[in-house]
Amino acid sequence: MTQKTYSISDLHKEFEVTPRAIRFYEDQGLLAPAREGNRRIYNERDRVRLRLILRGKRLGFSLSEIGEMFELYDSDPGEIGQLNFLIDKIHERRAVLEQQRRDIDAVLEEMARVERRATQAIAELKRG
Amino acid sequence: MTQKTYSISDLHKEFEVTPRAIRFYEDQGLLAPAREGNRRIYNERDRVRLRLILRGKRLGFSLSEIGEMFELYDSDPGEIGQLNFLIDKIHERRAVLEQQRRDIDAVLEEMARVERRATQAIAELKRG
DNA sequence: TCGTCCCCTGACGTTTACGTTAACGTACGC
DNA sequence: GCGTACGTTAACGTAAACGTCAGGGGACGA
Repeated sequence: MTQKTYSISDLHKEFEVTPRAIRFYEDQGLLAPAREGNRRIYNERDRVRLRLILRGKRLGFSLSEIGEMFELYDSDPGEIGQLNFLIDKIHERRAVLEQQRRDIDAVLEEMARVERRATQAIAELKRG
Repeated sequence: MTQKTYSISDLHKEFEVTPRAIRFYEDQGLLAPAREGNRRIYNERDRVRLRLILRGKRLGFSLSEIGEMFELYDSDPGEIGQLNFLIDKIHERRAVLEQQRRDIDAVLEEMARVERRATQAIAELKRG
C-alpha cells in the first residue's frame, strides 16, 4: 500500500510549477487532493496526474483538453457506446500527435542544415 | 523566376487560418507582404513563412519565439559571435523538441494500451 | 447605378493560464 | 509571546492570440 503523500510545495519543487498553478489546475477540475484541515494533501495518484497535466501542456494541449482526456480515462467503460467513443477520441489525439511528430522532424532537419552551414561559416572565418 | 502571388483569402483558404490571424502575424512582424494600393500581395516567400508560423504554433511555440527564430535565420551571419549565438539557440530549441518527442512517445504508448483494453472489453461485451 | 465581393483600418471584447497582492490561520523553535 | 515558514481564500491584473464589430473603399457584372 503506497501511503506517500506530498504537500503543495513538495510538488512545486519537484515539478518546477508554482503553487498558484497547481491550485489553478484543481480549480479547473484536473486535480482533487485530499484535505487535512484545509491543507491540500496529495497522494501518488495526484502526483501522476500533475505529471500528465504538465506533459500535456508541453505538447500544447489546453487544460480543458487535458481534462477531457482524464474524464475519458476515468469514465466507467460500462457500455459499448462509451468504449467506441473512447476509441474515436484516441484516434483523434493520435492524429494530432503524429502531425506534431512530423513537424518536429521537419524542424529538426532544418535546424541541422542551418547548424552545418553555420559551423562551416565559422571555420571559414577562422581560416580567412 | 517564380512570380506567383496570393491574396489574403487565398492563403486563408489554403491554410485554414482566418484573415484576421494572418494580419495579426503581420502586426507582430512575422510577415511583411507587398502592397498594391493597400491590398496585401503575398509571394512565395511569404507563403513559406506562413507555413512555418503555423508549424511552430502546432508545436506550441509562441509567436515571439517564432519571430526570434526568423530573426536568427534572416540575420546576416557576418561575425563569429552571431554564428555561435545561432548555434546555441539551435541547441536550445533542439532540447525542447526532443523533450516533446519523448512526451509524444509516452502518450502514444499509453493510448495504445488504453485502446487495446477498450477493444478487448468490447469483444467481451459482445460475447457475453 | 445598384448590389455584391473582397479588401482595408481601427478598436474594443474574449479566452486561457496563470501572476500578484491582500489578509488571514497555524505550527514550530526559541 | 514572537518571528518565521508554510498554507489558505478572494479578487483583481495581465499577456497572448486572436474574434468581432463598425465603418469605409475600389472593382465588377446586371
